[in-house]
Amino acid sequence: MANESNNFAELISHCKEYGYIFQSSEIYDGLAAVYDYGQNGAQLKKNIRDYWWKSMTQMHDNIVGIDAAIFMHPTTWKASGHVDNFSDPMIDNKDSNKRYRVDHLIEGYAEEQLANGNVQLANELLAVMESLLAANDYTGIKKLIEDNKIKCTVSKTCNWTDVREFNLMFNTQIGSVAGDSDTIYLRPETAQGIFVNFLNVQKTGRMKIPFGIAQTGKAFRNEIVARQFIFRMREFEQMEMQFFVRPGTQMEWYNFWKDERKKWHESIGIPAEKLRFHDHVKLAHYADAALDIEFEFPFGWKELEGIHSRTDFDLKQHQEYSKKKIQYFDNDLKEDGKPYGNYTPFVVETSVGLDRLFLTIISLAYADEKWAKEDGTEDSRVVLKIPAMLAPTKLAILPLLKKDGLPEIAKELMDACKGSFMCFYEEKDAIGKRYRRMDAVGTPFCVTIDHQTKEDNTVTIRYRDTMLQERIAINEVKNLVWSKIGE
RNA sequence: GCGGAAGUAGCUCAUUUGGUAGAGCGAUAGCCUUCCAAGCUAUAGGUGGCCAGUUCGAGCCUGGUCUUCCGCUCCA
Repeated sequence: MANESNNFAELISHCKEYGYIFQSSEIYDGLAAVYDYGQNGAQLKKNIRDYWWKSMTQMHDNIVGIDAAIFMHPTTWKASGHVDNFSDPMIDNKDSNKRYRVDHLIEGYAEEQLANGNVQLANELLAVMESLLAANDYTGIKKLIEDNKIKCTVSKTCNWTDVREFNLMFNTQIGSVAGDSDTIYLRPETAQGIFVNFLNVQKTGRMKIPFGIAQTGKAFRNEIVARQFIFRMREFEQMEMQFFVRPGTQMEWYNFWKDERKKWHESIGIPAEKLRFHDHVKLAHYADAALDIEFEFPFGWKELEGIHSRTDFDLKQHQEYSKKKIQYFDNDLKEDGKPYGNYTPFVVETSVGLDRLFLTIISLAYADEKWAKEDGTEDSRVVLKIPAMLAPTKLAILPLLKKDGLPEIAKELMDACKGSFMCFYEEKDAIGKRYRRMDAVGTPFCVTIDHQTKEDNTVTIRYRDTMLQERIAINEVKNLVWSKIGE
């Protein structure tokens, strides 16, 4: 099979044509950076999620799963730092169109003044800025920038837009009375739902450190620019696990999960050469180490999963804001024979984007294949080589003709299999055409019932990836498919 | 958010200086078919992304708007 091409635009239209991904609210011209999963996409996404969930919870006896609500108490986001760090006043230079966070712009100018020896001016400037920011006085901030003739580094001009706030968290109202206290956010990350439940899970599950809490669910970010299909969406799904460890051992676990997660990605068929680690140089406010597992997407190397050593920042913050003691008593003995005692656990986080993983799998699976037939003419197909384990539909059951009793036999097989895995029945069109359709939606196995089936109870099973077929007993079909999708 | 390009049937496109839209494929129904798409017949599908303006008349000209793609920017 030569001449495989991988055009991203073709992949996107293929996703739509075969019921994987649709633009949200398409009949109303769509909603930017929001997508719906179609009949096949929803199943593929569920299969990926289920496999992750099983590998995390069922396969690790010290990891349990929860499902926290999207709405959380507003103080959660003060404690986590999202209210302060996730909503920044910004200003644009009209000449260069470059956008700045106003605090960065003014701080940069103040540093220049410091370097020039204007210590007093710099300090005053910062003091005024902070009081204006605290008061949300954006008009005053703009005046401050203009009065000091702070220039854009690109255009060297002072031609600024108004200061605007870009809050990356969506908010809404809870309850029927409007007011500040009723503002509630859609969670910008799922992690906090785990942290606030740390004690609940640890105590009710009698969990002993080290242990993990896993969760999958939607998160929401009001991205200024959201692009590249489902790579960066405003509403997206995370699959993450927070692993609680004894202070001082976090780097050991960080390295453990780094390797463990890379192996997991390889276990779903992502080639090792398409994966790499990218260490963060500039760390977030909560982290003492962080890296991305990157995948080589059709548009370049991009983050697929983040591994973060979050220290005890989150639990400590929630302890402070909630005024509830969040600690763990460790009965294991130190070298001196005494228990480790009370402490705030450190956290190592693994957080993977389900939608990104979906995009990874489908972009790897997509192939436009061409080859020469025996008579010299060219033949071709578009195929989604989704791993059988994850494919939305596992088996297509196809009577060769829709007469002579073949559909009846096919439907019997359908009834025998559909309780075990997703099956698809089709009697329309020539058999070759049906095979092509199954290739295009990524169904790994097709079984065809023909006249010989009536003689000896055998059927043809045809494999998507190789297009090879073999004859097997009809009563072996279910077990054969079952054995192939559990790998 | 800025700049550039694009939007006509489910898909790919045509309609060449403005005169009330066509094809191929696909879909559906029926027929025919002994295993790798493109046999036969019939049918359905479009207020030309949306809104306004110019004009006797707009898919075509103008403005706005929405969406998508590319480049910047952004992404604690």
